[in-house]
Amino acid sequence: MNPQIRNPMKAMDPGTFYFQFKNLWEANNRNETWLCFTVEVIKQRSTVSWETGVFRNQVDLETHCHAERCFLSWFCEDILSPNTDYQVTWYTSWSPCLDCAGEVAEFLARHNNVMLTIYTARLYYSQYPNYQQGLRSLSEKGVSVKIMDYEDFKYCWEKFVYDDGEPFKPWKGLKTSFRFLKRRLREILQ
DNA sequence: ATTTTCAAT
Repeated sequence: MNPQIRNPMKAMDPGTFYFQFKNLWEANNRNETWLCFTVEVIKQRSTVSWETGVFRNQVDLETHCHAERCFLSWFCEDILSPNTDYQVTWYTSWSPCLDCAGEVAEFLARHNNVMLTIYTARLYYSQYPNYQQGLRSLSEKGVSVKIMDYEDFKYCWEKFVYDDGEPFKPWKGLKTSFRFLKRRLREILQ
């Protein structure tokens, strides 16, 4: 059965962003994943259009659709064309799970015209070897996997949050957690 | 320095 195609949201509320994207290790109860994206449509080596939006995982009575799969089903249905190149960038609150990493890797293997960069606020179940392997398989497929730094949070705030003109206010410990996660990701990808 | 974490209890 095909998952239901949903359109992305335009943006998210400030409270949602601050809660879901907080990168502190004691940030628990983040039982959702939010995925902000930009899609650059590239023709003759220059960007000709942009799509941006926000997905979150969908929880229905019968189906669970992770945010990455929500993106892929929308992208394949509404955007993807074989003779066009795409630069896709994700900003996710959690990094992809094992299954999503596999699906994304497989998708990219079938579509050489799609380039993907992933910035993630936190690493999902990164203590488990099979989740680590998922991240490695993405990296080996040419996906650039990175930890979100201050500039990336600020960019997300400005582009994907109904910020009402308010500036991004970084939380205490953002940089320390970033450094830790970056080191951890480097160890995983080595 | 590292967790329950795309929920379920």
